[in-house]
Amino acid sequence: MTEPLVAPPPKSVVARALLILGQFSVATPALTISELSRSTGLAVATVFRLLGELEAGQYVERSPRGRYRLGKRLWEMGLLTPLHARLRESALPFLLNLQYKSGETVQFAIPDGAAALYIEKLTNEESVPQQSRIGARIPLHATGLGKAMLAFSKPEVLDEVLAQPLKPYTPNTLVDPDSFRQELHQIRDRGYATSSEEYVPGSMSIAAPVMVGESVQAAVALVNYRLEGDLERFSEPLLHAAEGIGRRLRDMEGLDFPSLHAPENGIPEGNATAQG
Amino acid sequence: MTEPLVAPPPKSVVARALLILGQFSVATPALTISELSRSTGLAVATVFRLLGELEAGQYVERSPRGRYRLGKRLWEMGLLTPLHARLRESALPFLLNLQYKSGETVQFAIPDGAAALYIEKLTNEESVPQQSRIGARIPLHATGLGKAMLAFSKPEVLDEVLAQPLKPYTPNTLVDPDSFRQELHQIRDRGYATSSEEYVPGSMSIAAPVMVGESVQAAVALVNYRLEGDLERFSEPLLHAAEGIGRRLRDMEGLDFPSLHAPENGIPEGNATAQG
DNA sequence: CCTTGTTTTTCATTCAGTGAAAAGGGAACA
DNA sequence: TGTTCCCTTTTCACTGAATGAAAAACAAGG
Repeated sequence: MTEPLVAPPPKSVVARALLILGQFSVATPALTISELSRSTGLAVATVFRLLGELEAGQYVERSPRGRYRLGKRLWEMGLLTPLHARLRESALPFLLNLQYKSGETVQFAIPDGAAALYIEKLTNEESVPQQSRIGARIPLHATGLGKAMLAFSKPEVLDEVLAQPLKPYTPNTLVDPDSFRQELHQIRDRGYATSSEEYVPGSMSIAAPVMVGESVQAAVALVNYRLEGDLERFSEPLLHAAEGIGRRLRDMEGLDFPSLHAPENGIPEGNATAQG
Repeated sequence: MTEPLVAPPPKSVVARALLILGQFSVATPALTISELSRSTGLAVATVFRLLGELEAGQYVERSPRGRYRLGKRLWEMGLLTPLHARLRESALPFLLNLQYKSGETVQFAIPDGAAALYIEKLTNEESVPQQSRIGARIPLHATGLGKAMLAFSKPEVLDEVLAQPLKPYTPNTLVDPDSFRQELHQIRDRGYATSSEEYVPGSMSIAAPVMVGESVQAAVALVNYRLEGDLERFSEPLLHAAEGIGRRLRDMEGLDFPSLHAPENGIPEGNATAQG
């Protein structure tokens, strides 16, 4: 039996178009028609036609060299996403303030299944480890951010993380479930987590959870890539920022979307029709 | 003759799916099936099915209340866009540094036809005029950012702007073509633009173009919303930031995408296949 | 010049997509 | 509690939008 080289392409046109978009990645942000045809298993003519439609809508664009890249439209749509409109926009002033006070790199992430998803990273260093790229997912057990979230998560999440052995990234990574649980206990007591070279050698961090009621919505971290200074001296402003972000998120809980310029009256909800 | 209430829906499935996605906007970031059906002119069953496919790919998600919103996937894709991966990522360290030095709000925009498109805005003020929302487009003649870009643009762009009367937004907006040209001349001499209450009452700015060779790629601005202090005292760091960003952009010109962690060798191009 | 790899166009075939209609919620109100 | 209204979800017979093979048109090397 000869296995096909790639999975058989989906039959639905929409799924095919999305499959094409899905081929673009950090590693391959610019692709040609024939590359796309090969990697999706779709006929070149099909890829050609679908790309034409996507291009008409600015979902893809052509680079100077004729390769296709994701287009402006997708960037604009990303801004309408709750991840941006709700989380990042609420958090940014606090993150900037924190960056300003500490001078350190500031990171902001949310829990996403058994991983942390980076939403924002503010650094004034021009070169910075690529691990913490915005949009990247990192394990919960090996960073300050992850531990801060995990410590305040529902037990199920911890169970899920501990269901598999804790993967060591550096000699400092916590791999023993018992001492890991103990660590989380300490974090709950102090209200913030710290880590030193547990994920990337040479970098250390301090992180605090962003809570809305009982649930962890996100976490904020300060990171230093040179093991310089004592990050714990910033614990107070860090907790303050996390607190402030939590408050803003709480204020717009239940709303389907952030009230755009907060008319200060009741709920601007009910019947937001598309055409007024 | 009874005109249809909405334009007849496109026949292509892909165009229909994109039409659905296109309904989401800043004003209406969360919609129901029936709202979408009405605003697109598509049958509810069609919208239902297409949303199902989009949801499977995380292009849309359901809010707690059952409305549809744009999904995580779109946010992630926005990050792969040249606007983010190339422009914002290059600029951010410089912008942050500038914010840090000045304490003022920092804006970053690119020319987009006869308008400026905001790419990034760094402010530590929690409430800020909604005009300068990231993703917003603003006219070129009424802001520091716009004038900085226009002053160094090709003459065609200026012609396009002057083809229509300069729309006044405040009493300070420049509306006379001749004095406007003169202003641009001054900006070229000084290397930066200033504006005071030309677009939004109560706010003033200073802005510098980001050049790559002869062409304006973007502009950086400092904005103050309270007419406090003298922004021109920051002209030196502002120009420095614009310069630095330009240098980085120049370094990756021609590349279809930013080299991810700059292997410092030649062009990492040629055959970036999707599957290694 | 020919070779090898692309992108684009064409067109007869067919199956994925369609939408009307009906069924299945669920919230508001009397 | 029953009634009304509007929403979502499912169904299904029909049909034209989508398909992909093949050929044409282009581009880059050698």
